[in-house]
Amino acid sequence: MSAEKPLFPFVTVDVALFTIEEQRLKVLLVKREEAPYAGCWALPGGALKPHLDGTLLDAVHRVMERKLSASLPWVEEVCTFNGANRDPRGWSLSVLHMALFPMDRIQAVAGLRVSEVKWADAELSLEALAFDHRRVLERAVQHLRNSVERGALPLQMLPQKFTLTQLQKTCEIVLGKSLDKSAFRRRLKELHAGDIEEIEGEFERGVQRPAQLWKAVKAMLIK
DNA sequence: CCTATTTAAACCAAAGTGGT
DNA sequence: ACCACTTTGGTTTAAATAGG
Repeated sequence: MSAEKPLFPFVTVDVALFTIEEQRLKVLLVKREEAPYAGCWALPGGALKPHLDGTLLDAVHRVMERKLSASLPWVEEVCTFNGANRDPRGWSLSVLHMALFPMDRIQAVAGLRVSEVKWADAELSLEALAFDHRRVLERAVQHLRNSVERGALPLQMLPQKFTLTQLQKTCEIVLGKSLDKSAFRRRLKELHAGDIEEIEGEFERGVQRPAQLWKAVKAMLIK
């Protein structure tokens, strides 16, 4: 038993950073170097430092700067996890954030040492994570899935230029089920007419009919 | 003739559309 | 929601042509 318990909870941010790699939804994990849970994989995160961070979002960006050589295109607050027992160090309040990262830039993860950072399968990795991160991650996946289910487009996971088939495939991977092409495109027209636009004269060429390339109109997009 | 090169038609995979 | 159709351009195959 420790001598004295802190009077206040400590506040942390946790980040579930998603991307698509090899047709699967991946999440960024880091290996903890210090106790508690030294050597365990965990979602990247860190304590809020009031003298450095004006807001929680500042803390998110500060924490992630060390892992990425690129800035996060998009971050969303998901929910909080709190309690006296979820962290052995004491009463903690952590704010889960979900972030998306472009699939064509996953090498921008600055794996200082490769053993420190990895893209793990967001759904299948049954390995134990530090703290209650298994549950936290599940919550993040569920949040992303719900958004896409409601019609949001995870454009931040796509390259700058993408085809509609790519976009649909990305949604399918997130949702874990296949979608109907016709219905998908109809919905795009109805819900996202102004959100994405064709890049005139630019096509993805392959062995098949060239596919129109599109781009996101705004930097940020999920609805 | 036989072979190399050009031209063309047939084929295929995926894009994109429309009907029920 | 489901499926079939049309469109498109690359790929493959085959035929036509030329050069020796």
